[in-house]
Amino acid sequence: MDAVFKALADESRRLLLDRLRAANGQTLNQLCAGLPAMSRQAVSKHLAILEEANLIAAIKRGREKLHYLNPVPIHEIAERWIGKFERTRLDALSDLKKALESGDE
Amino acid sequence: MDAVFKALADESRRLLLDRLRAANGQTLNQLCAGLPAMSRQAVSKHLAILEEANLIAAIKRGREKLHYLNPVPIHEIAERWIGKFERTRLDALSDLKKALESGDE
DNA sequence: TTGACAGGCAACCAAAAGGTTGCATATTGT
DNA sequence: ACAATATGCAACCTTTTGGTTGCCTGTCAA
Repeated sequence: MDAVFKALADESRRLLLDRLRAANGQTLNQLCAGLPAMSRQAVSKHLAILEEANLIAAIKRGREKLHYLNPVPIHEIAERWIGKFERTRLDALSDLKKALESGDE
Repeated sequence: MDAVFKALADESRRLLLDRLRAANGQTLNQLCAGLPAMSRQAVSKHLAILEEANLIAAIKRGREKLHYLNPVPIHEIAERWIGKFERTRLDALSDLKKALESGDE
């Protein structure tokens, strides 16, 4: 799961996921078009990291490689990790409020 | 929002959030006890990053500093970003399946 | 078959991240 | 007042990260 968090930490990679969400199954060159300020090799590296984190799956098709979004790890993060913090949301805020108040004595 | 993702990318920082979720309002030294393999200064830096990302709020109380969890940014990530990918979950998987199948011709 | 196109690999580089050590500052209890 | 406690600050170091360039390999189409 650490790999997923690390992969999501980079803006360019989140952008790539966004673009795949908008149009799934794109090739490396197609994805490069969306990040003009970056070389093909840089994008390729980002895709490798996303693939490593299992956030995308790529299949080779002739000379090109199609990239598909895999939303499952994101779902798992939402379930296993963010869910915990959602549940404690009101508690945490009320704790903080209480602490701030008692600090004013 | 980038700061939140970056802050969440580190295992130690996620652990700190976990520990604050278990017991809110801890001091720096208390939190250090949970990460024995790290110096106080390292923990302090992590807390600063979490604070910068607005994931925790700290209030000084005499000579000690109490750290409180702020789950709001995590909630926002879940809402604004993960939600998008949840919605596209089945689509993405079926796209992938279709692509894999047509690759088998 | 040969040139153009899609992508992979490796070396290299600069900047950022994570961590440490040493010292300074502020607060508290005796 | 003073020693102990709680934290802050700054310099420094090492590893990781994000990026580049140059070249190589595989595939398609004329």
